[in-house]
Amino acid sequence: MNYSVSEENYIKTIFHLQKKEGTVTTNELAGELKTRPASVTDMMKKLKAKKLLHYQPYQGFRLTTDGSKVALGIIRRHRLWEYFLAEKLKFTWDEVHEVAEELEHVSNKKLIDKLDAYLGFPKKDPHGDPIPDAHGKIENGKKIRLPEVPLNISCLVSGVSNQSGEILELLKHKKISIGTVVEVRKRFEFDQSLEIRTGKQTIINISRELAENILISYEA
Amino acid sequence: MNYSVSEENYIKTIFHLQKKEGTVTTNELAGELKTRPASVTDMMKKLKAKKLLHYQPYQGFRLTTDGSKVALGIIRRHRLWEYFLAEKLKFTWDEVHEVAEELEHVSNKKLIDKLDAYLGFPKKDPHGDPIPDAHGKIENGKKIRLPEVPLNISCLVSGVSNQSGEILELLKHKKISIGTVVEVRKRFEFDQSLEIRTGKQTIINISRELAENILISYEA
DNA sequence: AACTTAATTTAGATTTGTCTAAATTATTTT
DNA sequence: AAAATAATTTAGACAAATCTAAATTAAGTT
Repeated sequence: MNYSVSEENYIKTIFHLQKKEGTVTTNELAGELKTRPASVTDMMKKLKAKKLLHYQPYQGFRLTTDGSKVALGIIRRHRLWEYFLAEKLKFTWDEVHEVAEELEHVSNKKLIDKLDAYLGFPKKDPHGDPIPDAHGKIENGKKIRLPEVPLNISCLVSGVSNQSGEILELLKHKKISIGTVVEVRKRFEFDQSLEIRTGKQTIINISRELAENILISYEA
Repeated sequence: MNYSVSEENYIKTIFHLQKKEGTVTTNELAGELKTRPASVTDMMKKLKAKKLLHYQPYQGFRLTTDGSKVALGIIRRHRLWEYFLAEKLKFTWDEVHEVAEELEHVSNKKLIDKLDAYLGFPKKDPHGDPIPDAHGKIENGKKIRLPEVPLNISCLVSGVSNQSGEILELLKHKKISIGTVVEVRKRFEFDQSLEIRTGKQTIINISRELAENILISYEA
């Protein structure tokens, strides 16, 4: 019932990776966790023995139902702490992820449920990602990416699909964050870059790479 | 500059033990940490190599100045989290210690300093123990133990010198906590037990063992 | 289908923190 | 002061998590 920091990091990362692809590969996971493929294989055997993982050698892996429950618990803790850090301790948007990576491994259930209540049962973390409730339930709220938004329509930034320090720094510089109203003005075929309006006035250019990572909720 | 959970637990425990005795022994530490003497010796070698400890084989050990600084950092984190848990999350007095034992190992300095500010720079934790400031400074406020208090003088409970679940449970049952006004009415020579008044009326008996662990600040 | 390349796994080593059992040193008792 | 006892350290082993290098399997190419 209790997992090491290392096990938790593997479980959490598999959960995020298998969203996109159905199944996760050894190299993918090694890349994401900055470790070696051989280390991944070792851990996969252990997680399989604990029935958190479906895994046959050379066939990739995905979490079992139990594994997903564990992952949702970790994600719940991570996102509640992010909310706390931003809302109460006044950390900025781009600082919370790193600190929450440490706090998420404190797995006292009473602590997390009381924290949740203290924060007023928030639905989303400061990056716009939904926070699972005490039973592991999580909202879906389908989002689309900025390149898919029609031209000249005002819409709302509701998330970022990549938590790296680099992207958060770039977004900060461009003054784009959760809740920013944006409008795509022009698409350049050559490099798929976009000219967009942010806020009321500012017109800026953003690369395809960045646009792909900006999530939009269609309203407004 | 960064220490493992295990190293931190040793450092913290040595700090607490060397308060009473000047120097700490292998067996004492093994008892406190629920580990074996051989494990203690191994760790002492490591901490000595890191210059946190004065240690010559068979001579006991005490923290260096650097070691004490590290210890005060850990104690600061522990007590700030205890304060947070009691004050904001409404944990009871006897629950906070155990949870803080986990949170104290998250050693992000910015996190702790912001938490401190958010809590309003509290001076004492919920057990009445002083909280070191960001520079490791800690208040002294000499306390005496209940058996040393003169008869028929009202005074204030300001701490407990033992954080075990057992003692906290007992104090809770007897309705004694930080801030409780008590007065020693009678001393029984036979077993050194005390008859005391708590609050305005209640007269109860407490054992020598318990009385030894109740700290009094002389005022009131 | 055979060959090449890429991905994955195995084998064996390393580090950290722990353990037991035996050896050593210190302390206490007679 | 010698003997007995207690405390401490050493030696050697083990589990967890990692690594490198070599072996194996899968996938892609001619």
